Amino acid sequence: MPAETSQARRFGKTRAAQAQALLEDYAELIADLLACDGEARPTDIARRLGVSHATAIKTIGRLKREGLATSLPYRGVFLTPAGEALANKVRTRHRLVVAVLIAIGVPAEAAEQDAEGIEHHISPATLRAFSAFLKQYAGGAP
Amino acid sequence: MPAETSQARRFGKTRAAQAQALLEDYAELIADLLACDGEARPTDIARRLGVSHATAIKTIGRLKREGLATSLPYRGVFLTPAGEALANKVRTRHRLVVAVLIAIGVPAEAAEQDAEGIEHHISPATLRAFSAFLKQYAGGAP
DNA sequence: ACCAATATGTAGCCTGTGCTACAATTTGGT
DNA sequence: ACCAAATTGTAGCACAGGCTACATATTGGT
Ligand SMILES: [Mn+2]
Ligand SMILES: [Mn+2]
Ligand SMILES: [Mn+2]
Ligand SMILES: [Mn+2]
Repeated sequence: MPAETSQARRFGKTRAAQAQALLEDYAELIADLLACDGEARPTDIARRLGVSHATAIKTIGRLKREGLATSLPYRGVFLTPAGEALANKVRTRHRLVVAVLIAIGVPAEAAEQDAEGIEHHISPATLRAFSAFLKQYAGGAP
Repeated sequence: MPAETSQARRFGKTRAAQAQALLEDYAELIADLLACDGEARPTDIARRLGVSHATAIKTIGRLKREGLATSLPYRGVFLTPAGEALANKVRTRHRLVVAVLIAIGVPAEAAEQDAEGIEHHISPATLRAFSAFLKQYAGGAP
């Protein structure tokens, strides 16, 4: 009942965002693989993420538990509608973050690298501001 | 021996950054408490972070293992020179991230919130770009 | 058709980061 | 000086997300 300090509230939200991060990256990656290759195999997911296939399979299990993905034994992974919606949101946001970083003057490779972590900590308000900033920037120097 | 894909390298670096994040937040917070209150007690650290005191004490143990902090039984926590250096780096970076977000048009409260997560994924190249962007921005609209 | 290579899945381990419950110590008010 | 409250510390649990080792299934080349 004593007011949670605003700092504690912020840290709590940051922890919550972090807990979502891995699911977001998996959803985005699975959607990419499905679009590019027509299938998303655990081994490919693992190689792209730089983790062992056992780790990937375990996390795919979490995606399934949370209703984001489906798969049958020895078949590839697919996204549920919720998973696809998440992937779309995440892909859009990822690209916007990269674009804003580059617009600010961050070198492309650093922008790609840092966006991979930053993207998970962008609130809706920040997303709107990024979008508006990009439009203004593109309009100001065409 | 086969080239690690660039995507895998990025994800790996993001994981490494995440593993550092908690230490950075603790160092920053302990330095703040020491500066403000003259002491950094586990209970205060816990309350500011919004976690139980047991959790805070365990993480303080990790800071000590990694040479960032010291403490004696039933006394407050102090930073080693390495811990102070980290705290300074993190505080500067945190403020810069907030300033850049606000300059871009992010509302202040969202900027404070999102910076808490974003700050841990800012590479040196991005830090330089942020700094340059802020100078240009401040210079362009004084 | 078969066998080897590949892919998938399982088991079990570790660490980090949360928690609650309980124990021990210190502190402060009377 | 003493007792109660606050603080600190410990024990033990859960879960996420890494790993290796091993088991099982599928695939493809001969
Ligand atoms: Mn990411
Ligand atoms: Mn991404
Ligand atoms: Mn932070
Ligand atoms: Mn911070």
